[in-house]
Amino acid sequence: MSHIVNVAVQTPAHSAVGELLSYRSDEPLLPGTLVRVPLGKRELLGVVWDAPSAPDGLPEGVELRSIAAVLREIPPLSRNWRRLVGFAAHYYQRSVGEIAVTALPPQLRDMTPEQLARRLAPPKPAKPKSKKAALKQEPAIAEAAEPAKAQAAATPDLVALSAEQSLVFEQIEQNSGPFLLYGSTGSGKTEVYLRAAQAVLDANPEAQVLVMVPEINLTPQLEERFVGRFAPRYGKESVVSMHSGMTNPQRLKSWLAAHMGQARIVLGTRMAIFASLPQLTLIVVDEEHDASYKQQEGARYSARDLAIWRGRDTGAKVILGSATPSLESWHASDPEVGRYLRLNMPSRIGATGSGTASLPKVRLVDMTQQPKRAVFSPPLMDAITERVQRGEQSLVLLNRRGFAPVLFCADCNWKSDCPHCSAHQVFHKGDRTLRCHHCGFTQRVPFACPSCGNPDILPLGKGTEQLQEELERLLRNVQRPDGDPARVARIDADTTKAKGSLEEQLAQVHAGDVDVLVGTQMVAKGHDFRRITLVAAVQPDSALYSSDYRAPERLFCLLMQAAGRAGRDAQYVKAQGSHPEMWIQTHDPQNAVYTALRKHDYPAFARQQLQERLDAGMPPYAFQAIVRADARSQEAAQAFLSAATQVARDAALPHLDEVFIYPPIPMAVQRVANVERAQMLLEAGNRSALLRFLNAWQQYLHWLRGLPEHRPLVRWLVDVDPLSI
DNA sequence: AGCACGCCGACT
DNA sequence: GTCGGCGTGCTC
Repeated sequence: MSHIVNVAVQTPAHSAVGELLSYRSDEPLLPGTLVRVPLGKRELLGVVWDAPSAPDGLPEGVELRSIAAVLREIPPLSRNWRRLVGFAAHYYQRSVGEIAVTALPPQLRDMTPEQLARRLAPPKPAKPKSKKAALKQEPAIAEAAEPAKAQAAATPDLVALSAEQSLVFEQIEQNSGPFLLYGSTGSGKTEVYLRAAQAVLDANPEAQVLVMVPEINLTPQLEERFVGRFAPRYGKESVVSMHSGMTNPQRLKSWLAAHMGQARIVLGTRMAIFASLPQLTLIVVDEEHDASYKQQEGARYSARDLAIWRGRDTGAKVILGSATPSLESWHASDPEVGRYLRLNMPSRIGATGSGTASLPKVRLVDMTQQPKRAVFSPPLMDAITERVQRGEQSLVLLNRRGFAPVLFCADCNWKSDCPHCSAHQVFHKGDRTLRCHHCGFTQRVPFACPSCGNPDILPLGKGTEQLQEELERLLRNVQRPDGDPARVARIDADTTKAKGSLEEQLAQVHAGDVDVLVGTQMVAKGHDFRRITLVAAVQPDSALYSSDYRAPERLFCLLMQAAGRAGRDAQYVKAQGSHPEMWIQTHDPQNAVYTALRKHDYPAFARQQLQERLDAGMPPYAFQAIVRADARSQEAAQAFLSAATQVARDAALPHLDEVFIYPPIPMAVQRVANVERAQMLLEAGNRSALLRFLNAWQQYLHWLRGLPEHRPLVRWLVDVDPLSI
């Protein structure tokens, strides 16, 4: 007896091969079962999918092939997981198979059932599992969950909650959410996450919790807190991590632990949103405003938005947390809108007196009134010097790596342009290289101008490397209280390439070996610097000149977060008798970003920005998508987009009248690695209209791409809810 | 996207 | 005579 099963496999992008492929199987297979299937000359990992409601017309004459192998050791992926994958595929305009397979641990992709069985075999001389036992999949979950259940009741020491935290915790207990936890830096959001997690884990011995953070760098410290809290109670195996920095065997292990139910808490970056969590009960998205939650290649999903969807679909509570929420979430949690429940935690823990007592004082330096060409204005330099002399630390922020963004010849106007991109090559003095930050192309720094031979080529503009050098020069006669000379360190992507080097350098800062730390936004995020009492943004204005309408929002978040680095240790700050300060050097002190920042007034800033968005008909009051085309020439890229617009009109696609299609334009960085890029913005007042339009459009885009006149096209892609346009 | 097949130039 | 360049075509 032969059965036909539909399997989701990573089908070739831009090809005529359908979404789900049909295979022959000797036995019926439950949806969610992992299988290996032949496709052409290859054998691929696939997931048995639910039969489509309308049978997908098989191309004539295609003979069904048989499933190659069934990965029986792994219980089928749940219906909820498949629904999540299906939704993400539908929403972000990708194939089900692509999302499904990329959501699984990479190692699973080329494992035979035999290898998997060996991998899953218990470490000790094992009771060999019979095939029959493996077939009964449900008990496998219960069995696996048992060790956790058996853990007895070692009560961990609980930190007393502040009044604010208790109130918020109770709200989370009593409402279904989703919640937007708006709490300033240092207000103790993590403790609320821990309590909320504990409540669901205690209430249900099988419950699972997913906690997401924006960056890999932030997982270790979070892991430490969660392990510290939950390992004594539920065992060391109960907390696992999922992020791209892990090795393939580690990822497989965590994934299996989550899928089998042994892992009660999964900590991870955006990819963790697709973890298989059969008993998912709570999802936490920390720093929910962070752009890292949006995947920027392949399927361009937003893990934060998917968290909301998954929570609702699974019946799990969702907590989004931030000190500077995204305008989308802020709007959704407006009591008038009421889609999320907003919870407020304005006070810093350990703050004495009023709530803002330990928030840093924000000082704006009007650079139009300062000596020209000075990176460090005299008052800022004085302030940093004083801190060094008092034994306090300062943090200097600049979002630009390298020594200088470009080299320049004053004689012939030569600039260090990247030969492959429409961008400059950045001068890295440390290793004497010119490097393109877009394509990675690296050259030795020339000794003279390559164009006219002038030996005097000049660095233009400042990067972190140069800032470090200048600070070392400016502070060379300044002494710390112990009589040692001031020490300046730098942390950015260049100094932290080696594994573990970030931790090492952070430890040096914590140990007090560093007086002034120069860094990119990497250090502004999340890390606790308890002894830093001054944070300075030296050239933040550049972010405001960006054509991106979200630039002010991002700058505000970054500066607010950076300000949060200062004076986190209230006791320390008090003992020093100095007030923490945030310094901002700007040519536009009246800018709304800075005036709101000075008052630490996120709500005012959000109100003003949302009004602008409303007036301009921008998100969250409108919905956007971008179609991008890459080709050898800009003309070819734009031609594809124009043809796409034309075909949408000719075919009179559904909801065409509700979708505004802008003309194609070159991208801000037009050429990267010798590929010309163009894009086209789509806007609609109604999300589902936009979605349906895109879904109908997709097949035409595939068809267009196959036409001979679009041969020069390298690729096309759709970005739904793009972060930058 | 892979992975084949297939048809032309420089090498042991 | 082969090795290997990447153009073209197919994959339930």
